[in-house]
Amino acid sequence: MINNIKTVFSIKDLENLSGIKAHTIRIWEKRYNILEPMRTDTNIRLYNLQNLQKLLNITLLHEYGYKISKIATYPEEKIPQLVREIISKKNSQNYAITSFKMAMMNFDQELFFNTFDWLISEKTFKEVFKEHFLPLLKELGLLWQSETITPANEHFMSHLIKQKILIYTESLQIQKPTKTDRIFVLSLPLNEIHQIGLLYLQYEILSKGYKTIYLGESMPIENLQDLTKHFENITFVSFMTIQPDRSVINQYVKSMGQKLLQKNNEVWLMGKMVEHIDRKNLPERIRIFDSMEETMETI
DNA sequence: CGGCTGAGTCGCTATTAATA
DNA sequence: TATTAATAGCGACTCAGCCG
Repeated sequence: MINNIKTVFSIKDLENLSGIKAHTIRIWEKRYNILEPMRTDTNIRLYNLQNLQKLLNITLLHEYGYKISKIATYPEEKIPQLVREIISKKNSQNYAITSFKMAMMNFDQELFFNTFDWLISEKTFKEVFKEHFLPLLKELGLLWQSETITPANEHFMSHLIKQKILIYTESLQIQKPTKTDRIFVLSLPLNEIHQIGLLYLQYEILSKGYKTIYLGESMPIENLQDLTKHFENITFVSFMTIQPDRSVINQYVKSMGQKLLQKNNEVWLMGKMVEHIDRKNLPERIRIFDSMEETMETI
C-alpha cells in the first residue's frame, strides 16, 4: 500500500492521543457537543484531523482548569486562540507535545520546525531534548504499541529529531576537543535501530570537550576491536534497547570484555536490556548505567 | 446541615467488528 | 460460521463544590 497515511481516527485513537477516556469523549459529545464526528453507516464514530486537533486543544485547556461546560460555550475560533495565550505565558511543555503530535499525524515538517524554533528561543538544546523530545519519544513508543500511530508517523518524527541532534552535534564537532585523556567510541549492537539516544549522548560528550567516534548501528564486536589498534584509552559506549536478546546478552557482554578491554579501555552499557545483564562477575572496566543522567554525571 | 449541580465513571445491553 | 472483542448509548452512581 502506497498511501497509508491515517486520516480518520477511531474513538480509541483519540483516547490514546489525548488521554481522555472514550467514555468521557462520548459523554462530552452528548452533553456539550464538543465534537461532531462522522459516522460509518453502522453508526461508529469516525474522526478527522480537525476533530483530533480540537480535542487536543480542549484537553490542554481542561488540564489548565477550564470547565468543559465553559469550553463548550466558546465559539470555534476562541479555543486555539486561548491555547496560544496560555502557552505564551507559562509551561510550554504540554503545548509543545501537542504541537509535535499534530505535526506527526499530519506529516507537517513546518509545524515541527516552528515549534522547535519557538522552544529553542528560550531554552538550550539540552533542555529541549530532555524536557520535550524524551517525553515525546517515550509517548510515541506507547502510541506505536497501541497501533494508534503507524511506523511512518514514528519514523517521520524520530527522523526530524535526529536531524536536529545532528545539526547541534556538528556545531560542536568543528571545535577542537579540550580533553584528550580519553576518546569515546559509540556504537549499537547488530540489528539495533534505536539510535536517537546514542546520537544525543554523542552531543553531550562533545559538549564536555571530548573527542568522539560515532559508528552507529549494526556494529559487530570484531569491528570495534579494530579501533583498539588505532587508539588508546577508549571508552566504548553502546545502547542496548532491544538487542542483544536476553538469552545471549551475558555471552555478548563477556565477549566485549575479552575483545575490547585492552589497557585502559572501558565499556559502558546502557538501555533497557542491561537489566538482564548479570552484574556479579563483571570485569571492573565494564560499567552499566541505568539512565543517561547517570552516564553524564560520570563523564 | 441538606439539597443541588456539574463532571466523570460504572454497569448493563444491544449492536457491530474482528478473529479463528 | 461461531466466538470474542469493541463500540454505542443509557440510566444510575459517586464525588466535589456551592448555596441557602
